Amino acid sequence: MKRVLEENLIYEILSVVEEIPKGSVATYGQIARLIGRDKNARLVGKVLSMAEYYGEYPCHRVVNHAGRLAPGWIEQGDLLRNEGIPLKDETHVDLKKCQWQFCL
DNA sequence: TCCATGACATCAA
DNA sequence: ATTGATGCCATGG
Repeated sequence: MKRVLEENLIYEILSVVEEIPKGSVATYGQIARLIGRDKNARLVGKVLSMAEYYGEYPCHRVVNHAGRLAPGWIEQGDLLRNEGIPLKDETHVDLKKCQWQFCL
């Protein structure tokens, strides 16, 4: 059923989001790639927009490829600073320093 | 099935 | 940095 497929996406996405270490940020494309759907970055965003509805996830650690935070969500900047992530602007993080790296 | 939308990604100016 | 165009794909009407 359609419903099941939808929940699968949500489950995979949220699983990855939950794995983002504190002090790091990930991009939508990055997450999409991790769940095997590198073309579905938009879906990631859609799910995260409802992430609070599904549970408590560090959705504030997810930004777009330019490091820009979610439009219309000003608090995200404060949350990130609270995590110790340096912000370039009120709406941008420093991906150079804080992007989530699995391999090092 | 077609059309519009979206917390996106890439590339070209 | 900003704008425009293109791709990509699930979702909803």
